[in-house]
Amino acid sequence: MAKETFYITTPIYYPSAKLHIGHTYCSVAADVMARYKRMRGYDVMFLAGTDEHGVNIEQRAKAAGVSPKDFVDSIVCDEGGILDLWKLMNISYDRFIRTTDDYHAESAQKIFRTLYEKGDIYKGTYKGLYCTPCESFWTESQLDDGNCPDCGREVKNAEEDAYFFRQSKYADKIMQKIADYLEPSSRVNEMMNNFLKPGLEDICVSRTSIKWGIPVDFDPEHVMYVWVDALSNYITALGYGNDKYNDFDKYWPCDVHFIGKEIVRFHSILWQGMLMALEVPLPKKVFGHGWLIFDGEKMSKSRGNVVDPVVLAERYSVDALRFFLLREYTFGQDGNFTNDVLLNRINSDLANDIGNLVSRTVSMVEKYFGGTLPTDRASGPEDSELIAMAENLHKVYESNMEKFAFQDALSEIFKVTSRANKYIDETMPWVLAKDEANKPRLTAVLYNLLEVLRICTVLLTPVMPDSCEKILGFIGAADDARSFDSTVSFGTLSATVTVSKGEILFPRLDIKKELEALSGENSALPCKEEL
RNA sequence: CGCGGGGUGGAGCAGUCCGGUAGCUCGUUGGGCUCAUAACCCAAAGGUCGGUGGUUCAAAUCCGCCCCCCGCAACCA
Repeated sequence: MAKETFYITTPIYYPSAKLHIGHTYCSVAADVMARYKRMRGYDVMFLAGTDEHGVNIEQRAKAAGVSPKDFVDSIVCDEGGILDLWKLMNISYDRFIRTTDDYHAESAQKIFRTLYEKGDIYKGTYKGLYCTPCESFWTESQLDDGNCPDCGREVKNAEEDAYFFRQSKYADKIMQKIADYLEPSSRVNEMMNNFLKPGLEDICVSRTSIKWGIPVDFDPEHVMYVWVDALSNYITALGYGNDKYNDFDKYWPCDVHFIGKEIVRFHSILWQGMLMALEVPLPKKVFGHGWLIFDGEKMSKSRGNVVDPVVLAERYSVDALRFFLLREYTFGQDGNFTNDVLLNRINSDLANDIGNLVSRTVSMVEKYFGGTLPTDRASGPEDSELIAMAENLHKVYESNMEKFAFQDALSEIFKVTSRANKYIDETMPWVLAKDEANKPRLTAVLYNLLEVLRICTVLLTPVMPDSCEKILGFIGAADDARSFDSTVSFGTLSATVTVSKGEILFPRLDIKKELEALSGENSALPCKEEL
């Protein structure tokens, strides 16, 4: 029987400049979900990509004196670019789509034409505020003091021919369905009250003032303007409308789109309308996560408070950063990022709690038994609570992971490691070790600790793949003791397990020193802008 | 009265739907232990739950008004 599939996507990011920790947050979350589902035996399709057209790129390329394609190539593919960032962050995407890929352009054109032929795209007039020198339209909210945000000069009313998508036609249907797919539910109210109930307006999907885009094939004066081009990536990447891939039927409908809250509107309304118009099934979930706020302010290039994930990953390890992002913040809500919070989280959970637990447990097995446990074990009254917690862990973990409640899933794991640390105090292995008669009891205590560590580590693997593999090596977990299924029951580890003390994976950080060092690194200060 | 989210011990959060001793993590203080990454374990201090008025035997939790913070406000990734 074919494996059950799981299709997950991140947004296709706009490569106008270096990505920051907010983008990393979303991609790490999606990666963790993808790894978790693979661990559960799913046939996973994890899609990432870049949205490479539009006026912004066009202008930056012009300013840099290169073609738009060369410009995006450098940001996506060059050393230190987006592909490198995902490699560094261990993002295990299965497919990476660029909207400049030929097959995507071909599909997008087909989709555009189909919608036009159906009457769901029609020609109209776009009216807006136009900056003549910059050749750009701006919305009122984008204006800087009433002037062009780019050059500061005056804008004036202007209009041009444009194609519009008739999303108004699908408003009723969307209103009926939005609560089924959009999460967190608080976003549903926002969409209903702001856009759906007041009445949806049709949306402009082409421009003649922009050249850098996919041409509308039946009207070459026009290029597609963002929406049809960008949103359709989620299906063109599976081969919808092209011959490059052909697993659309296999993976669609998508299990979940992970997106930031700023684009909830486009994914929960416009995208759904487009799919309805194409008579394609709707995604099962759209999850709008919160933002990482820096010291109470939105991270943005213009404010110069963008946090660079590369600095943090290189200094504290990729796994520590991945862990921190998911452990610290509630996925659906905004979270405040500061270096202080990062450092404290690494110390308390990774160094003091699980790292130290690994270290003291492995040391004791080596010190008291030369690294290999004997078979004779004697249980004791302290065991039952710890074992029960460990055996129950996979259930609470699973229920939280399925809800994308990463923070809670992780917090459950750390309740168990914390209980294990307490168990050491209760059983006092160093006292047991003084009397040969207590050897069976001492053996049981250490075995139980290794088992608890094994279960916790396996469940942590999607979040910290490299570190967990190392830990499982230290505690002597064989292949059959590393699967999700093996976390269901206690006692999978070999009775005569052999451990090996390895390096300290998460050294305790000197917070004061690190804060100083980070301020020197400017990790929380502007990333170098490309231009 | 545009819409949404938030305002809970020093910090970050849970609890608010379905009112009833205010909980967690970190930090602080005191104690314990020595296997361990000065880590671990125990205990304590610390909050009139943004303000105000109301409903109720009882409100962080329900209702009214007000204040503050963040985001969105439509053709902007």
